[in-house]
Amino acid sequence: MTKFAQVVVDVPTLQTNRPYDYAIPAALTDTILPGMRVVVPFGKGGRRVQGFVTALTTQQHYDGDLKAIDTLVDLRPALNTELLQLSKWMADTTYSFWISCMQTMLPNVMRAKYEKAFRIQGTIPEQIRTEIFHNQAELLYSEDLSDQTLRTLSKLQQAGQLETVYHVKNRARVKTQTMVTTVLKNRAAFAAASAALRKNAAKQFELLAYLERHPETVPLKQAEDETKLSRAIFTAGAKKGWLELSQQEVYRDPTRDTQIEQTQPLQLTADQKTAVDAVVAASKNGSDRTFLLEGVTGSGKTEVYLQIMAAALAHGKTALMLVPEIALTPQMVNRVKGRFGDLVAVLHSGLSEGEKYDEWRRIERHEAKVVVGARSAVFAPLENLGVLIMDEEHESSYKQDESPRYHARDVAIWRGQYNHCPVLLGSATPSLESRARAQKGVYQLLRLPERINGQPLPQVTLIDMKAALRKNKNGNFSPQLLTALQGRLIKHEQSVLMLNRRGFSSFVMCRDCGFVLKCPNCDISLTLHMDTHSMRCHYCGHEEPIPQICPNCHSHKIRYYGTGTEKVEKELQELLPEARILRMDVDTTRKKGAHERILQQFGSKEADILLGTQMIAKGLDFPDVTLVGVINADTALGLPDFRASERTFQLLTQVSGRAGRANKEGKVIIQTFNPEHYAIQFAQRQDYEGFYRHEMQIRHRGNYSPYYYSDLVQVSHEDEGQAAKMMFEIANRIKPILSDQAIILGPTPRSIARINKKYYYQIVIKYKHEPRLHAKLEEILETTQTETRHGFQIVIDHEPQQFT
DNA sequence: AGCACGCCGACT
DNA sequence: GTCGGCGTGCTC
Repeated sequence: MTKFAQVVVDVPTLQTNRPYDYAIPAALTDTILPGMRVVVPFGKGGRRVQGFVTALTTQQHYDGDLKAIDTLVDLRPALNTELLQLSKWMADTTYSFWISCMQTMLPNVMRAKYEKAFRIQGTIPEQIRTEIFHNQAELLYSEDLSDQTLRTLSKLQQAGQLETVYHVKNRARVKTQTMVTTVLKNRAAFAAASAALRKNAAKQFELLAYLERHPETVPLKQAEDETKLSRAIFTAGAKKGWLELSQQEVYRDPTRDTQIEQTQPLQLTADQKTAVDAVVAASKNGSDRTFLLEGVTGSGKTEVYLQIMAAALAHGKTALMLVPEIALTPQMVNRVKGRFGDLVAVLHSGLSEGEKYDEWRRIERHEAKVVVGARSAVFAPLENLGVLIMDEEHESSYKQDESPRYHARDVAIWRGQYNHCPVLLGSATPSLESRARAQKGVYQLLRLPERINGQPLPQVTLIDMKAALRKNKNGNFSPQLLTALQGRLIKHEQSVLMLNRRGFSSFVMCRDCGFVLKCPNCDISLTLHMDTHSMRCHYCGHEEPIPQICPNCHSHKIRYYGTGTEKVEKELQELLPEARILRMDVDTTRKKGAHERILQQFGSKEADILLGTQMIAKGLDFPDVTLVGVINADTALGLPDFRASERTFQLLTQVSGRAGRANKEGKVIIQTFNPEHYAIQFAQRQDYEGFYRHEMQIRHRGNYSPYYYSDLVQVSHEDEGQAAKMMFEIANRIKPILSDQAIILGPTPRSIARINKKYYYQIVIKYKHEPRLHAKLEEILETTQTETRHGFQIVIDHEPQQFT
């Protein structure tokens, strides 16, 4: 006999970050289940909030009177057992609120909205009733009610003439469609119906004729279109009992109108087959192994994914595939839908809230067996998972950069263990963390070293921009790149140009020798701080003046580095007036669908050159691109981030892979100020393994990931001194519990020390094994609660993507 | 988060 | 003398 429910309420604070006991009204005892959303009274004054039932018990834990659950929001649990458990684990490992974790697992529309209102109880003065309440029974509370009005209302409330009521609004709406079903069953029935009509009822005769021809249930909209009859005629028909009008649920399907061609599995190469077999075997055996598929660009990773998923479906399981948001192009989606048709649900940011909700419900009702989506799709309510796949596993966007700061890779591995199914991480350029785990045997390494079409990897030429700039002071284009572009124009072949925008203007580089100012202690580039007119290291806090002369070659051309796409487009148009250029960056893709439209235009050869930022490096596949140019390879290298080399290598390798995908040979030209930098050298040779070995040595020397874990603790406050002081106090509390193997960096101010009038200070704890650290950090969060009331904000980020 | 309780300055 | 400021504690 379950009588009590434990409920986690929608109040994201540390003090309320635990289940509360509630009594279950008799009417709900049979239907209530863990994972359901409920509305409960919480706190004084009868305030209503939404909550999640986390457990049902026969005994109450709380020693006192319990309140009872108001209403059930769901008929079936919003979170199944797996997701409920996962949410708890996530809250613990990411230092975030349980309720926030549960909310992020669900479509946005399932998040409750709250309203507070004043309701008239007794008799109130006529003037107030008309002027304030506008003759309504309730007045919605809002910030813009005047102080005077509030005072009046408060007085009435105390006198018992008003009460405050709370509304918990569920925004999740199911879209419905009116359907027409013919009731009349046979010729005789139709004849009888016609006979009863007056001779001049022309429209109704038409309706009867239509119904006789169409006994099947059709949408009213369609019937109206086909008959050209008005809705009134159908309503009349329903009244006479000829037909029935009913409401049917419909899904908002974003790809409803696009025709997707069915595709067949492709013949696999020997390497692909080995990879497919390994993962499929694990899936069948219920093994939760993690595999790392390292496949060069164009090696057919996607086909491997598709066939593994097909095998999972064939065994009655479901499959989840994660793709970075920018790679989730219609091309990609259509490829999966082409193979699995209606069994596919897609979840990404381009969908409307309603569409996301519908896709989610299709999964939850087991109508979709394959899910493709970006980061948050890792929470898709698929049951009986047979495999989880994560494409481009190195992408930093898999880690959410706001609370809850989860990494989709960790979540995927957790779900693999829960479901006893394998996880497949795929990339041409795996993250060092994953590749190192494969080295140690934690993951199983699978490799696709060759391109599927047998084409060699494109030839990559490095252009030293220091030399080019000596000839042409301000140009962004070397003569070599320009000549190559002209060549493509003549041959009517397409080119892709990438402008690397990352790290725009935040570091200082010498235009003559490529020298970048580095921290003497940390081997990390110094960041320009315009507020203090200084160069600073974000790791150790080292500070020095902005250089006027290059310390390396004594040139005066040492300055901020960075260029915008618009400027480059203009320059290119002047250099190549006959070229048709398409620009793709945050500005031109802001509107919904703009991204797709630009790619579609380029695909249908409406332009010769596609000029864009990082977003063009991912997943686009245009057979006629024979030239890829990188205008500035270096910008990311200047970032104060130990992953700068890794990111640069990954980006260059990926963009290079865009050239020569079909049977035409591709060429890549990379312009750089640092042609001898190892990241660029290895990218030129497309040598991931070489890069991996070299970078691992550097990480080892610097005590960075994957040799060390890192936790970031950040404090912010309006007063810089207060923020710094608190950060030092916290650091001093952590130090005693750490072993001498751990390293604390900082406290240092953040690169943009002041954001929204707040100052940020942080420390980074690097460690291999500190069993007491997690509990200590939780304790710090708890004990600093009173401080958060005084304008402090404390953030803990396990394995941050950037330390900046 | 948001509400109530509780203790100190400017008003009827 | 009271109204109301916001600092503090609690919510099953």
